[in-house]
Amino acid sequence: MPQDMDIYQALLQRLVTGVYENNTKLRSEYLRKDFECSASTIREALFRLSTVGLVDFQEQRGFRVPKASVERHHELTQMRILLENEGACLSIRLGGVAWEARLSAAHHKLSHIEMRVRSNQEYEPLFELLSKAEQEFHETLIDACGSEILKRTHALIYQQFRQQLIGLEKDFEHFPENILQHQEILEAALDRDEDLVKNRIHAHLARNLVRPLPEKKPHWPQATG
Amino acid sequence: MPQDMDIYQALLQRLVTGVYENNTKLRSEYLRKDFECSASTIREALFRLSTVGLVDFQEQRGFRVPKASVERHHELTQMRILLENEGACLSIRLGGVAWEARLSAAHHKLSHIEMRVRSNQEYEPLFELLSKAEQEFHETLIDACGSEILKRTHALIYQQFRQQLIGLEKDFEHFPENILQHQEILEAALDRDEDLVKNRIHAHLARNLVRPLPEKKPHWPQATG
DNA sequence: TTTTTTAAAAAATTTGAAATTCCTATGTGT
DNA sequence: ACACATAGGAATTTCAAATTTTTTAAAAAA
Repeated sequence: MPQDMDIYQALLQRLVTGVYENNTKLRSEYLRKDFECSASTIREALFRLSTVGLVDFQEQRGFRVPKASVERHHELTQMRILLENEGACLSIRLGGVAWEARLSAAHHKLSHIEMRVRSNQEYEPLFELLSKAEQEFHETLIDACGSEILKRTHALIYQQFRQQLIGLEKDFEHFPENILQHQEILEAALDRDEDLVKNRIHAHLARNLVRPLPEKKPHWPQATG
Repeated sequence: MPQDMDIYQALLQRLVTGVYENNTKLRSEYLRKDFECSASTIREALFRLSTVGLVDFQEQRGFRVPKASVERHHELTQMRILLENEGACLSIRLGGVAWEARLSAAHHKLSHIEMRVRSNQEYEPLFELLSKAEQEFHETLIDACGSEILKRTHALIYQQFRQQLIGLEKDFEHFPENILQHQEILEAALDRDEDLVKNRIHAHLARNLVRPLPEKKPHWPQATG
């Protein structure tokens, strides 16, 4: 049986949930014992993960967990804003009622879990569930954009973003803020107000930016000669 | 010696220059003879290429040249516009004189080759050179954007775009147009006019769009109740 | 004729060990 | 003490054979 996909999935899970320390070297020799297979199989799984940006590979010096840094986190956030803004606006233009329904449903699921987390103190056991629901909401937001490549690119960036987040901190405190912001994004999208959606996506992600994005400056024509 | 990188580069070259037919199956067994190495080595190189989107991989059914389609080409173009617009505007805001100089230089090199191609009839022998120069110009345009991830993502998309182009047609006829458009993009960038740069990047790439990008519609507040 | 089963061939994947390369600790000479 | 060389060990990469899966083709059943 091709347990390769299992190994791939298992490793992915570990990487995204922070099982391995930031910047850890991932040696096939060690991992082969955990998964009871040959080093080459691990090697291949790691190669695939480097495809998705979840593992760094360097010729002749193996695989590593990508090092988390505020700088990298900043760039991933900037990229998320760009892609989600574009994807959401295109979805508003192209997506019909079906998309609105999917988005509504995704938010409803997310909201339900958020409420459970807020009422109980049980953050940890629900963490995986919450993560998955939030990801689904953001992916549904851009789902009707009409571009597989845009969606695929976003999925890549999102996954790396999530990995980084765990490498840095777990972002508990802004949790109540998030609930409101998801709500607001949904409303703006259903209202088909593109500018408002953009502003709210930006506001939602802005706390991850270490330095403000440079503002657009107006253009004055230069006097010539 | 680790000839893996050589094989990777050689395969990449073949893929980007259209040596392999569109949608060809890439069998390690055949390729191993060309490169005189084992199937696993080829397999690994193909895996890396799938990382960059130059090869499609499917579990248990091997590797293929991605099938070219106008639809895919459209999406890649849309993505290029998004990334180059953003990258160019950020470069205008963040890049200093040094960036302007680099952009100027890149355009000068490109322009020089374009002139040679225009005067002589020798398109074919200069084709590689021209391709490389054009890529360098577009990459320099976003070079000062301050985001490695944006640049890396653009490089990926650009490479796939180029591969597609060969799978479809060679785009001879619009060549004179291109010369002017490169010139105009340079001028707008040096003039630091962000909106104009965006318009001209869009105009430059628009012919690759099979259907027009949906226009932004203004938002009217809904009457409630 | 059309569909289903089954068997053989082809292709993809996994494996463990050999070959190669990199890293580090130790030794040499200045 | 410092720079440089080198041997030994650890890690990575390559390989051909073994295993598993998919594809193809032919035969049987409907």
